[in-house]
Amino acid sequence: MEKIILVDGNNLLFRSYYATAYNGNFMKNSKGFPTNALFGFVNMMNKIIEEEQPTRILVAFDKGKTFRHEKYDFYKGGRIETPEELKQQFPVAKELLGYMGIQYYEIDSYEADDIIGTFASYCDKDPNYVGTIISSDKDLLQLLSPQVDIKLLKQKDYIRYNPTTFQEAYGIEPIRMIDLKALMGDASDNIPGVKGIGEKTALKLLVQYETLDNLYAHIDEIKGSTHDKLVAGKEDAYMSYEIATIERNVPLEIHMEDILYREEDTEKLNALYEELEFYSFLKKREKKKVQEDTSYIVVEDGSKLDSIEECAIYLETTASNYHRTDILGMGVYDGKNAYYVPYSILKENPAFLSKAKKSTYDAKRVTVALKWHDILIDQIDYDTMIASYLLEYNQKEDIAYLANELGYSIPFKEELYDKKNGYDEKAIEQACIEKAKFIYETKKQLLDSLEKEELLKLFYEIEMPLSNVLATMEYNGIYVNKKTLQEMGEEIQIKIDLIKTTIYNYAGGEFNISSPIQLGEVLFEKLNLPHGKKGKNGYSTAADVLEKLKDKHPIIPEILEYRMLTKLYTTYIEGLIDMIMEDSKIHTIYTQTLTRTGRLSSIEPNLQNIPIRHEYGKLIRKAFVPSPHSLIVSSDYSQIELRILAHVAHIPGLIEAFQKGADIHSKTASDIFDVEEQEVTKDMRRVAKAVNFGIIYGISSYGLSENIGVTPKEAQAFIDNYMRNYPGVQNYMDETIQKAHQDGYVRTMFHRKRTIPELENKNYMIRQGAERMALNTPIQGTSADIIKKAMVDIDAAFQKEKIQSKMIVQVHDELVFDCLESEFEKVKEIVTECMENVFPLDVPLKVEIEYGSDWYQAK
DNA sequence: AATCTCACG
DNA sequence: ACGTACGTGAGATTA
Repeated sequence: MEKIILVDGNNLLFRSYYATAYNGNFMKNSKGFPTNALFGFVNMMNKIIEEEQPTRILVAFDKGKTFRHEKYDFYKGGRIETPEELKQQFPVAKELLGYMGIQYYEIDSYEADDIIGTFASYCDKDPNYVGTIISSDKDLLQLLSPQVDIKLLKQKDYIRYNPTTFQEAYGIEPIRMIDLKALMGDASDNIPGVKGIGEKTALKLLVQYETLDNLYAHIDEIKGSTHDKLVAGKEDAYMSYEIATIERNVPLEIHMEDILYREEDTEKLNALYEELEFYSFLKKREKKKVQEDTSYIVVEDGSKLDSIEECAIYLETTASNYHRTDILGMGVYDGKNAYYVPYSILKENPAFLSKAKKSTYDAKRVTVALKWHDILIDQIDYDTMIASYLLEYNQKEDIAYLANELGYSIPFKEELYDKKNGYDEKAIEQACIEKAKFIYETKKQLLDSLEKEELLKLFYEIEMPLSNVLATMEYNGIYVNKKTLQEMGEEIQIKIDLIKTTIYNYAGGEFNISSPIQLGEVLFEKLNLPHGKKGKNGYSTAADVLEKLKDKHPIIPEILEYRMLTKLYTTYIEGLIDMIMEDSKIHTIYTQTLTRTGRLSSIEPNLQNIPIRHEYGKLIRKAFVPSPHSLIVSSDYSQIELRILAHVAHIPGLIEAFQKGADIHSKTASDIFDVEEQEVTKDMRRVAKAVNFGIIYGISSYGLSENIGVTPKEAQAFIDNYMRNYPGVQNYMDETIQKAHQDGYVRTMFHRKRTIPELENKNYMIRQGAERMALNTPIQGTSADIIKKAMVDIDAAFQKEKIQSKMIVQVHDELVFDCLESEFEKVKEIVTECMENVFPLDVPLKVEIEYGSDWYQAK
């Protein structure tokens, strides 16, 4: 049996295009030709060939009736043309296929679907062939047969359906996909269906009546509104049936023998990849270099470089965690000459390049890595990684991604450090030089872009100095008492063992409690507990689901307890102990260029999610201790995000409440429940708090209802009440969303920009999600900007006042200090002053300070 | 490598 | 009719 692959070419190109397109701001080559759809397309084709190893393959395209693919052109109810930038990429895709040795085909006034349908029916008729269809279009599911299966593409990966798995998932035969579409319609495919009938109802009807015809034959058996809708929509249903049916007998000029997967033309393919600037595809073919190597001098005397005034540097290290890395050497480029400085030379010259203004990629990494080797470096005033982060370029840990995107041919890490061949020192040196040169040569371009985007101030006054502050924090680290953790670990172990036996008893046998699949079987099949939502990969056993079953069976609370304890043990006892270094400290790494909102994140280990909400887990914090004669001091912003909302949306009621120093959740409770503040109960406050969070997250009644355990209708009433009490909030939200749609991005008060391509997504749900991002980002992001600036200010004030105490941890709205007892009052004063007055708002910023002999006491 | 679950703001 | 809260990181299991 021979396998043939049938690819829906239009589908692939469209989805690649929309996955990466936003407002004209998408991938192009340096000549300005759009390449984003092609990039995804080539990626996908390579993947298909690798995974399927086909001997025959066909890519089908639409021709003529192109506008039956309105599914992709549907926007806000009106049709728009296929974007010009996408149209341009179609001929190139076909050219690429030609060089790849893949046959493509299109035929006048037929769609790709119909060509695929016809080939699928060839497979059905000839036992020598089996077919696999590749598309994200569910319509094609109707073609499933014993000889034909589908890889249905999802955002990330795919689901493979054959007739059996389809039947299991949908409860109907594949061919009934047509009947299903006829009933439920498909807004994105311009199939009307029957008004008022959705997927659920349609499936229920088809499970019972099998076909559309049979359904209408028994129409009298159906009662209620469904009956009326079906009667009213009969014509639509049959019309939809027509549209949804894929043809299988298209008169084709090509046949099985024409679609053999042939050898690629590597020459031509490479030439086209170069033209498109798809260097990552090129490199796999190990072809000629596209860029000449820069010649450089290996430095033997570090003082030779003393006269350099401005340069770019790149530090080559071996380990991914720079607190524990060896250093190979440094590439230096000053605009004319390039130098490679081996580690030994760096080591001998403590004042190396001290007079030069330096640019680099990931200054924090460079600074900290060198500091561990007692080499000091300062005056790094430009960081390509941060610039590209603010500009939202595709940037990763490896500089090569950015460089290749900007047209520089720089080898990727995997190529330099080959697992099989070890590594080639000369190649690494050379790459190091090219990286320094890349940093130097693109500096002006990136600074210009920052200026155009009004991001220069954020770059120079907040992010660049912060990078240095973070470097010190990471290097300083925080003391963690291993013994405290070990003792707690032993206690937890004992508890876990006990609970395990209890659970096995209730379950009537041993199983892996940590496996959601096995747990699901025990709970929902063996013990027959009412299973909640989800169907795809078995039942959900998440905490909120189990919480609802708490009273149904005594095993449930035990499982919740087991989960909590194993989480503590694996993540916080074992995990943290592993991260304690020889100096008895934990040195985290703050990723400054990752989040879409401007927050930091913390890795290896994550110090921003140490337990606090549950009393038992909070005990972990007892292991976090200060230096001798010192205290742990924690300062955190009180309700900073709500204050920012009050400010940016100009909400008088909220501003006033904050000015008065009111308990904001109680205040909200008294407003939405319309009672005096003294009469606010705990429960009312809890609900109000959830509403306040909801407002910040971009509220939906369903989300709120899930959170506080009421019906969506009741939740909506709370929201309505809130909006009535704080006129201006609704207006602010509407305006924010409207502007976001218009611009394609949102900004924080400090101009930090977040582009949200999903605002234009054809999928309603994704669009809704995008609007919530648009609402949340200015608030969360401004909060991030503010604490970042406060950190820079505190660092400066500490230096000015010669404070020895150290800032050691940041947790989004909280700063933690290792504070000398003798400096406590002074530190408290400086920190409060810097944080509260970092930037004037219409509401006061309030800081709460706590302290103690460990992080537990200080919270 | 992806998925589920759960820790934090 | 749809199926949701915003932003993260890590560990265990499973594919």
